[in-house]
Amino acid sequence: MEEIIEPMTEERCTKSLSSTEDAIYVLGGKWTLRIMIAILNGHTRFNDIQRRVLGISARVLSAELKKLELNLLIERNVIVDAKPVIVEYNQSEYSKSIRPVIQALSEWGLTHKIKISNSH
Amino acid sequence: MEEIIEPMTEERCTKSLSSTEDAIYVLGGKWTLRIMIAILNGHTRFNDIQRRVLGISARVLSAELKKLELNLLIERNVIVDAKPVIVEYNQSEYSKSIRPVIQALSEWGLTHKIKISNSH
DNA sequence: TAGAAAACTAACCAAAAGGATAGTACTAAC
DNA sequence: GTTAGTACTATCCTTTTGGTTAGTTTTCTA
Repeated sequence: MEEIIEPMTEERCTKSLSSTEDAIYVLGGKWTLRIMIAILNGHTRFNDIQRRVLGISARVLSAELKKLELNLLIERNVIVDAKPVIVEYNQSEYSKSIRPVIQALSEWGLTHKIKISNSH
Repeated sequence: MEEIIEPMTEERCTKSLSSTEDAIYVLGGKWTLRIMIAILNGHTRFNDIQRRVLGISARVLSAELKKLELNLLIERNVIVDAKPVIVEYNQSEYSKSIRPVIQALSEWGLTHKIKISNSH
């Protein structure tokens, strides 16, 4: 089955390019997707996430969580009633939209690992 | 039509995560995909690419091209017969494999731009 | 013969990202 | 009352990344 690939004109490409850059800007950091995946896996609290994402410092985690919240990918909820206040970082409904991106990256990353190890 | 989403076990997730990291490591830089897209658009020579990718310095372009070559995404061909030697950076057959990744990033980036601008 | 263009590389510096360590405010358990 | 846990923030320092400028070699063009 042949896939129909539309020709990439300069114009279509420029649009696609800037969108790609935006996506890379938001998702492309060293920690961003690791944190996202931890949260998607149900690890919602600060120290819990920090324990999951090996090697990350509190300082960096704090900054990343703020960035993810600004990008509407997570929601910060404070449970005031809890005796020591509990802060939860939950996935947003919108965060489901990055699933295909994670999927595509993950699939390519896997084949690439194989490709590179075969080439040596 | 409901999509069937398989549950993400910790184990499946860990595998997926490391692949995702690999992909981000290779493709996630500030310039990498911009250069790739320039080459995919038929700009194959050093100065040509530099003119296309606005803002990049020769030093950074040189380093990125080496990285892309190591990752088998481009091929460096020297045409010795040309009077001043011509160096061409061509897309490899393998580079076609990143199309779905660019596609996914580009689509998400576009919807995200809209999402963010609507939220303000 | 004096530019100019191609394809780089080297040296240096600035900015951004990230790591290490410590500290704060609160509470709960021992 | 001391220790430990939660959820951070602040300070400092190192590493990485990227930008600037200039220089090299070769050859074509005016």
